[in-house]
Amino acid sequence: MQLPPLVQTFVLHFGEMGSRWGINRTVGQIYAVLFVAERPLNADEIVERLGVSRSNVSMGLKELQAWNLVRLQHRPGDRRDYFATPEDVWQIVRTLVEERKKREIDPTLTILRELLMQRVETDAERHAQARLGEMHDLFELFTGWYDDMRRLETDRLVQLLTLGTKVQKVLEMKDRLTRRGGRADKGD
Amino acid sequence: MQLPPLVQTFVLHFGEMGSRWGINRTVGQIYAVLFVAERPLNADEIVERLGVSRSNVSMGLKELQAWNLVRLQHRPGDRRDYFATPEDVWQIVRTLVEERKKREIDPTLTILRELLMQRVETDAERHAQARLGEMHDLFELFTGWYDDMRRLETDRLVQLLTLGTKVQKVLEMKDRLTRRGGRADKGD
DNA sequence: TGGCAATTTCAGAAATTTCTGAAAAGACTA
DNA sequence: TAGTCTTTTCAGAAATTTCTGAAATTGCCA
Repeated sequence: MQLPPLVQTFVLHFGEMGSRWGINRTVGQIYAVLFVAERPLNADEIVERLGVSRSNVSMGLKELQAWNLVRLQHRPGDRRDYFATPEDVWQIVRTLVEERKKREIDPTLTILRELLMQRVETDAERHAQARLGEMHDLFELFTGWYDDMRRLETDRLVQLLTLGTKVQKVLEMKDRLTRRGGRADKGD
Repeated sequence: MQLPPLVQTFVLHFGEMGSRWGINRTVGQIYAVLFVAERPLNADEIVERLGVSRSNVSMGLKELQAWNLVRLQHRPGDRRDYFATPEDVWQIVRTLVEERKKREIDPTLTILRELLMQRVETDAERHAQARLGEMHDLFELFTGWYDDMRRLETDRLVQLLTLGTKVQKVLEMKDRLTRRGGRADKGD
């Protein structure tokens, strides 16, 4: 592995982390290398840095592209493919959440909905269905919230996250104003 | 697999999903069976339902316990161990998020902090460090937000999630008040 | 068209993870 | 203490995933 120690530590850690998610170690490492790189890298440069086979890098990049996590770029007079992560880390977060939702939440919601439609016979099944209903409602609540949040511009999002629970206080304030003033009601 | 079709579909799906997370298929299936069960189950009952070996179930249950995702119970006059998931799905969510944070976010934050302390030489390293700094700040923002949220009672949490972007309108209102009135500033 | 550079594919090797049966360990009872 | 029921451990088997080198494909240029 041909990397400065600082970068190497990060790359190795990210590789391990990757394998706790669905992603395999090499894919995680490729991503890490691109994330900290000063400029887009081509496949051979990644091979050099990580010391894995060319074909492994090719497959890894393909997977990262399927996840929309890297961008393909070209240089004039150079026909190799260059890859980079988005500059904006918030864009990365958005993509990550979006893709995980698409792969994990959406299919589960589909199945849950199907199962909730089924007519069942036994007590055990009725109980199971009730439980699935609870899970379904939870998922719906989260996806509804997420659908709202994703629309926010980043600085609004940061504002909300920074406020944290203080939002609650703002809400209480609103409650008081609403209840007292009457006119403020329209703002809802 | 000895299960009603409805439950079987869910269990199989959950097993697949499990393997997209760090959890293996059997562990996911065990969890699914417990989640929809009417009462706590012992290991042999899980073996029956899933058709896997006793030792596999034993290991799976151990892992679920390490994740705090199942509860061990006993019945009077029966010395077998019985396992159940929490009744309250929100409790499950809380545990899941807490444990994933502990295993994935916290160690990453630790490493990032270490790397940001290091003095570096080259331009490449300086750039890498700047990128790691961006990632670090992002993680800090999220964990700070999470630390706030986890403290909320469930119904408050649901309230916030249900509001979604409408919170933004309240914020805008607050902004206007803050900017215009001056006095409302104190409410922050 | 042939030739070259780059990327992708893919069969099999290597590594890792998961699973099993058998044995060991624990824990309770008589 | 021996006997029984239960859970855990663990070495090796089975299954799956990851990785590689070689070959095939793609796309460009002359």
